[in-house]
Amino acid sequence: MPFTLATWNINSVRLREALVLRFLEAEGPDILCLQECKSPVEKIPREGFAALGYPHMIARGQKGYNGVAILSKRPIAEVGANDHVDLGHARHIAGRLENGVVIHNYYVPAGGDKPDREVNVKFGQKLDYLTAMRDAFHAERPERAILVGDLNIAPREDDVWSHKQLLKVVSHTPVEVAHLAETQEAGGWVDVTRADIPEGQLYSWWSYRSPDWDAADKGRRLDHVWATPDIAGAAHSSRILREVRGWEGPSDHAPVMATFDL
DNA sequence: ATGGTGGAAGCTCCA
Repeated sequence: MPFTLATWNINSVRLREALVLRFLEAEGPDILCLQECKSPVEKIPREGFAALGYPHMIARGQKGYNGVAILSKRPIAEVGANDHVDLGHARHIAGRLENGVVIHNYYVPAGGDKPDREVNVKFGQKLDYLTAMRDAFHAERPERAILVGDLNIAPREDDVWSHKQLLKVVSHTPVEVAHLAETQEAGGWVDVTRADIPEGQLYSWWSYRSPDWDAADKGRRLDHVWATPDIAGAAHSSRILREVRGWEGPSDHAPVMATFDL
């Protein structure tokens, strides 16, 4: 049975409950992975999602910050939640579908402003988080697995509006890109979005600080869909739903989708 | 070099 999966940094699931419902109605993915829910798990408005055909949810949350959730039409069993760097942040949850496929949903730390761990603790925490992810995949090589989320890094030159102007901007620095590549290699992860759409500029995030995000189009591809090689070939029809960034009261991220024939 | 916007919590932190 093929299934469609979406990942979306929602920037408050309670404030944007109506947007989530609109997206679920419009696109009907089998699985929606959310990041930055900014809500304790018990306050996530899951009744409305259930009423639209998403009765299954696994989530980790905390008050005000971070938070990840997986909404699903099909049963999904939680199989892990890694803190990775002992910050007490709700940044990861993993679930297993009945067909055995494991889905990892990640919200990697943004990393603060200055790309220097000597003066910016958060940047060091971001690099350490990626290193811990790498080590976890080295320790246990994932199989039949999908990894999605806001990884807060745009790895390729054509994943940002200006490679040259962003080389020293957190999210596109060489040291971050190298850390992300090590994490990807450790799991053997295939970048599904780029396997499907290998050429051209591709963004999933546009800053709120731009007066006209659409016209300026200074985007970055921070949100990713990866799969292990044993199932990556089953993926197709990747899309980034740029128009959702233009909905009223939007998140600064657009949903990223892919379909798997599994 | 700076400030631009937005969410949550609550007179500030985080993105």
